[in-house]
Amino acid sequence: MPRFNNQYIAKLFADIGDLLEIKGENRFKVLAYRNAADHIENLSFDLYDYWESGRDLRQIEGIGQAISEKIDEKFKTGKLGFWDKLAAEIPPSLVEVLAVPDVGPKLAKAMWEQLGIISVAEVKAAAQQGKLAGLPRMGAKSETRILANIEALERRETGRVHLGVAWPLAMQIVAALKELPEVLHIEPAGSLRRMRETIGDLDIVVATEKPAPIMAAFKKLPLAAEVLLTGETKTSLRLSNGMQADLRCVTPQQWGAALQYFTGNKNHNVKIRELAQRKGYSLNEYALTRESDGEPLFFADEAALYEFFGLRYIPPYLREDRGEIEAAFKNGLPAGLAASDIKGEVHCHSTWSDGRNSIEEMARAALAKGYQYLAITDHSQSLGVASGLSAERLAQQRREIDEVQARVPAIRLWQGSEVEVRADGMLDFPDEVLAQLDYVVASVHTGLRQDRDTLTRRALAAIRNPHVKQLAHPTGRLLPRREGGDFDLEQVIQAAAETGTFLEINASPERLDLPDTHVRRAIELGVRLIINCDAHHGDDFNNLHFGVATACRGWASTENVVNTRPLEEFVGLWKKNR
DNA sequence: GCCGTTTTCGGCCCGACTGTTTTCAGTCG
Repeated sequence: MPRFNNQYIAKLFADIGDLLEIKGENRFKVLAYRNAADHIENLSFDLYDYWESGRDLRQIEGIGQAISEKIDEKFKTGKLGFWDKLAAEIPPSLVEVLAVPDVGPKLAKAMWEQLGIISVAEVKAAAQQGKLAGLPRMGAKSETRILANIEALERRETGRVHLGVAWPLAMQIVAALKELPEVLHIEPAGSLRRMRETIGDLDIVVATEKPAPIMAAFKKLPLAAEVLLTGETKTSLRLSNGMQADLRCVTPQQWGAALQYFTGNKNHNVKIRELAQRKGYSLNEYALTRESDGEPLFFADEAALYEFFGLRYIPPYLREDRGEIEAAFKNGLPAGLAASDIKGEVHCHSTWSDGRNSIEEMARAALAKGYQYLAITDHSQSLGVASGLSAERLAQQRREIDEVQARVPAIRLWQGSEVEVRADGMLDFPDEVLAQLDYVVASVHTGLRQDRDTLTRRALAAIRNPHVKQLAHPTGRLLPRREGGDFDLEQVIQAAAETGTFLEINASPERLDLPDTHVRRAIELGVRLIINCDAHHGDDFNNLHFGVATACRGWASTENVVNTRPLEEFVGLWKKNR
C-alpha cells in the first residue's frame, strides 16, 4: 500500500471540493472539504503516522465523521469509493481547467456540458474558434481574456515564486509609492507580510484621503506590464516578471482593519470574523460594525483590533490558523526572535569550493553583520560539481583560516566542512579527518530520489555520528518547485532531539529548510535549532531575515535557536548527548 | 460536511470589479 503523505491527501480533498463545486453542491459542503484540505496541509505531524497509531482523526480541526471515514478508507485500501463515484459524474481533469484565471465553477460546468470541454487544451481551442463567446454571460472580451490567461500559464508566467524574488519587488513598489505625498501609510500585506515560503501575488495596502493619484502612479510603475483591472480603490497589475500585484487604498481611519484584513491568511480572518459575530459585530476590511445599530468602530492599527477581542497582538508570521488565536487568548504565543538576536553562523562557503568570496571577505562580511563567530564550511570531496575539498586541501585551507583569523581578530573563525552524506549512507570523510575539524555540518545533496527508508537511514547515520554537530537543510527541497526527499522527518527530528544534533533552518529563500511546519514539530520534541544563510557570497548574509521568519512561523523563540547565544555559550552547546 | 462559552440543529465572511446586462452573476481574494 502506498503511504500517502499530507500533501497528497490535502490535494485529494481540495480536488473533491472543486468537483463538488462544479457539480453545484451545497457551498458549505464544498467549503468543508477545502477547509479539511487546508488543515491537513498545515499539520505539523504526518497524518499517516497519526492514523497508523490508532488515534482519532476527528480530533483534527476540519475533520469530522464523514472525512475521517474517507481518510481511513484511503489509508486502508489505497482507494476512495466516493472519489471514484464523483469522478464518474464530473471529469476530474476539470480541476485543471479551474486553475485558469477567470474560469470558475459555473463557466467550467457550462463549457463541459455545452461544448464537451474537459481540458485546458480544449478550452484554448474553443476560445481560438470563438466558441466560448456563445455561452451564457460570455462575450468576446471574456473569451480573449481567458485565451491570454492560458497563454500566460503555458509560458509559466504565473505560479508561486520564492521570497527571494517577491521580497525585492514588493520593496521596490513600496519605495516608489512612498514618495507620493498622498500616501499616509503603506505596507505590503498578504503572504509576503506573513513571510510565507512562496508567494502567489503581491498585495499592497495604502492609507490615503486621495486614492486617484496613487492608483495612477501604481499603473505607471516601470515594473507594470499590464493593467488587469482598475477601480476607485483597487488596481491589479501584471508585473513584467509575470507576477500579479494588487493595490488597495483605504482611508486612514480604516487602516488597522484593512491591514489586518489584507494580511490574512483567509482562515485566520474567518476565525476573527467569527469572534466578531459572537460579540454582535460584523467585520470587514474597513471597520467593525455593531449589528444592533450599524455603528462602526475604527482601529488605528492592528494591535487595537486584536485587543478589542481580548487577544494579544498576533504577529503576521503566526496568522495561519494553526492555533494562534486560541494561544493569544491564553497569553500562550511564542515570543519569537529577531534577526538581531543571531550572534553568528556556522554554515557558509568560500572560493575554496563553490563560494564567490574569499575566506577573508566572508569573515569581514560576517563581522559587518555584527557576528561574533563564523565557521567556514566548504563542500567535501565527493561533491565534484561544487569543487569539494579533499582532506589534503582541507589541511591547506586550515592555514589560510589561521592567517585570516590573525588579520581579523574581532570575529572568531572556525574551520568546518559541509560533509556529504553519500548515497551509500557513509560520510564523505573518515572519522579521523572529521575529528580535526572545528565544526562538522552534514548534508544530503545527492540521491534525493531514493526511497524513504534509504534516505531516512542516511540522515540518521549522519545525525548519530559523534562528530556531526548539525544537519543542514534537512529536506533538500528547492523552492518553488522541487520537493525535498521523502525523509521520515519524524524520525529525523526525534534522532536530532535524542543526540542533541542541531537541525538547521537554512535561510536561503530557495530552501527555508527545515520548513516552518517541521520547525514547530522540532520545538515540540525539544530539538536545538540553528539558523544559517548558507552564504556563498558576503551579500547572502542579508537573507538572514528569511530564516528568522521561518523560525518564527514555526513558533520558535530565542531559546530554541542555538546561534542566538554569544560565542562562549554557543560553544558550550556543541557537546552531544551520548 | 463541520461545529458548539448562545447551539447536537442551524448556522456557516464579505466586498471590489468586470462584462454582459437592463439589475446582476461570476470570479477573485
